[in-house]
Amino acid sequence: MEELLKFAPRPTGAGDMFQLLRDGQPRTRADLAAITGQARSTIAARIDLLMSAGLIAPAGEASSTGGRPPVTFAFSPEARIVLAVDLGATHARLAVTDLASNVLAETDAALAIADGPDVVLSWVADTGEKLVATTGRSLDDLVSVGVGLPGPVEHSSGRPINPPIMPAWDDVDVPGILQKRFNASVLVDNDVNIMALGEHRTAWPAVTDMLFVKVATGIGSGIIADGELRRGAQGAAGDIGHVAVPSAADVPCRCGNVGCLEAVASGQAVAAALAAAGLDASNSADVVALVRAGDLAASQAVRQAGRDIGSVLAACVSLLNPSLIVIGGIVAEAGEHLIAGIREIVYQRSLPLATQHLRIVTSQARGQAGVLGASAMAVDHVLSPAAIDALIA
Amino acid sequence: MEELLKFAPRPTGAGDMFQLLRDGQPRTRADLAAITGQARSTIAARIDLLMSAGLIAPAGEASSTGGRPPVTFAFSPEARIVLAVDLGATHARLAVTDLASNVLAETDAALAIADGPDVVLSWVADTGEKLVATTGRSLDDLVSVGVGLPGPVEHSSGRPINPPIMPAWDDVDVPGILQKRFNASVLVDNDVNIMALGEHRTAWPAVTDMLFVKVATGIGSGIIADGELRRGAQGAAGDIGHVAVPSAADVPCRCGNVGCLEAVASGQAVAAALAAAGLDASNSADVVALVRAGDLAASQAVRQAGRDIGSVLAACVSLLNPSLIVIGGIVAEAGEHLIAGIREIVYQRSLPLATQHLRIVTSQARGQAGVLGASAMAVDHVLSPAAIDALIA
DNA sequence: CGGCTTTTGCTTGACGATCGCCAAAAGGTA
DNA sequence: TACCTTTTGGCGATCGTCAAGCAAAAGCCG
Repeated sequence: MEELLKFAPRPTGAGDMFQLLRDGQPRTRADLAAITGQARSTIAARIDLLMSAGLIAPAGEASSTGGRPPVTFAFSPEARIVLAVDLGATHARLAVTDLASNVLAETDAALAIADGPDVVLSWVADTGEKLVATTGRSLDDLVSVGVGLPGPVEHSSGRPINPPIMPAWDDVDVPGILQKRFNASVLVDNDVNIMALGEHRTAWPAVTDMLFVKVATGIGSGIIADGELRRGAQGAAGDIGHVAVPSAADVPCRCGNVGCLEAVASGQAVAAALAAAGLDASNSADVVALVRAGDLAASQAVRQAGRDIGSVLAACVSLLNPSLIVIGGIVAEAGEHLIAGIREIVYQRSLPLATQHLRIVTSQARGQAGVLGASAMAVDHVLSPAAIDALIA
Repeated sequence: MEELLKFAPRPTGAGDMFQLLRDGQPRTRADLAAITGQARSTIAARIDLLMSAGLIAPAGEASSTGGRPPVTFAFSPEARIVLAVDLGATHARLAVTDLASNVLAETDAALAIADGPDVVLSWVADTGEKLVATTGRSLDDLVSVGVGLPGPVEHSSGRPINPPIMPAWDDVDVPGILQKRFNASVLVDNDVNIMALGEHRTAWPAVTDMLFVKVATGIGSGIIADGELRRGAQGAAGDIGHVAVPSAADVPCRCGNVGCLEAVASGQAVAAALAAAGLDASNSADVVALVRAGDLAASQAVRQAGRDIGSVLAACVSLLNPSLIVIGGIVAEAGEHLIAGIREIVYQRSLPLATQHLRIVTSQARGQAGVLGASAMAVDHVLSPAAIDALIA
């Protein structure tokens, strides 16, 4: 046995070669031939094919090494567009992006998910169509739609399953409904998963194992393991809001159980605690406003919420061994108090091996994480090797 | 857009076709042509290739539907052999298996891992060679070696990283050492990961998301998500032994922290508690013996350990949403007490969506889980599509 | 027992993809 | 300006795959 871990290069089609260019970096034909091990002429044929589909374009000449300067080619993200939809309990955010998830147009609106799928989805379709029009692009350029919903979703079918805050959506064929309006593939997932994906793709593409934690009205997380979003057996992975924490002891939770993390550390719970102390707070935004205004009690409450979340995340770190935890959601916007509380407990409670390379940071995508993730999910589907091969065939 | 989620079939080489036969089920040429979408002549050529390599063999005739009965072909697991090595703190188990992880020969020995890599690995190589000889097979048939070690391992390099109970092994090039003795690829991983793999492949191949929990001297787990073993950023995933549990409060743990699960629920901890109560127990095996002898205090202690473990697993269930939890390790052999305690807390503490399809069972592979997993890891490497293509080229 | 059905093994020609080679192009360098 | 280096595009050759066809094999059915 000569080569133990190296095998002959596998056959790679045009779609596979295209994956190499997904990072946006310009490459010469010679580069690609060297990477794939295929002949220059084969690469040239692939390049022609992808160019005629508009997916790649010449990107100037590379520095010459003495001879004729090589032409480089790079991914053309503007070739097509996708519609990204981030639906929350009471808000909606839509964006039209190119294939690199660059936002071309964006809109925000108050929208009650509880109004049901018919009302909400036709509003989404109408608004999406208008939004595409504002970019000056045709609907024919729209190749995919990504949707995030505030509840558990079976990703393979795009159907919500027993969603607590949107019961009317149970088992609704969301992709089917939207495909009647858009001539495009429709992908649906849980909103926190979408945010994890958005944060991962836009801010930390090189990290293979990370956890995204959303702290807002509720608490949830999305898991990236081995570079991919992991959804669990029923798409319910990451649901850490109802893990028991010691400090919640007998506090009742809206889920019917007692002692849940959400019952003491969610934006809602913190607001309720502050209101009970006589402060004017009824939701997460109020808590953030109080902290920003310098209210000491609010800051302390947020920091304590961070500690409670940290006690759960310490267990998550031991279990998943991520190299990064990203904290998002509106409560994370209240300065460093939340993350300070989280760090305090996580670094205290986890084993050195797991924490020595662990970073805990706040979201870089912030409010855009949702739509960026929805966009990334849609783009991934459309730019998969098999999809590319089918497209240029 | 006609087909939204279906794309043209991707090119599939002989290695890919072989994957279809990995399950051991016999298939006709016509079956394979229908599945891959390739021409019968192409399939016939692939079959010839794989047959001449000995990887598949005719498996009798299928039932005729009126005409000539088709010949079926099936994977020939006996084509090659692998060596599976499961090293614990004080014991070693070696097995020679075929490519379906059927055990052809097996041996067990007391061996202190603390003796260091030189002593241990040369013993492993010597014993492995002898074990191969007892099967009547040649060392030339040995294509891969799988090794499980009791500590964190960087799987890609096969090097242990800061292993607490085997400090002399830190950053040792285990594959390099064993490759000097065997002309075969060497794969190394953590022992609990190996057990998870063994249990998954032999007992639950269709389950995509499961958690394997080993309860012995220590407590650890291995994660299967989306059908694959997940190791985390540094190969330390699944290390749940040092997650905090309320009932451990101020109990000191060998890791230097207080309140760890292992400090109250490991076999060692239970034995210590029973010893303090005047019973004759100094390790996990003693605890199991006491329970089997009908000792009430021991049974209650094991059940309480189950509850403590359950409180951690409830969090794991929320985070990973597995459809199966398998309990292994020697303490799991003490009847149903451990698993009863685990079930009690997990079903009480987790959300209905996560538990409605969740099963919690004891290991079917039992003591063999380790070597079966080591075998599976080695086999997987050798039978990957790329490896097959290289083999028959 | 003979005809029918179905699968198999083999061959053939066609087609497409890929490869290696070579001449032309385009810039740097002496 | 002439030479050199390197890239590029085009060409025929080769290999793998496919579709089709055909005789033989082998069990089923009447």
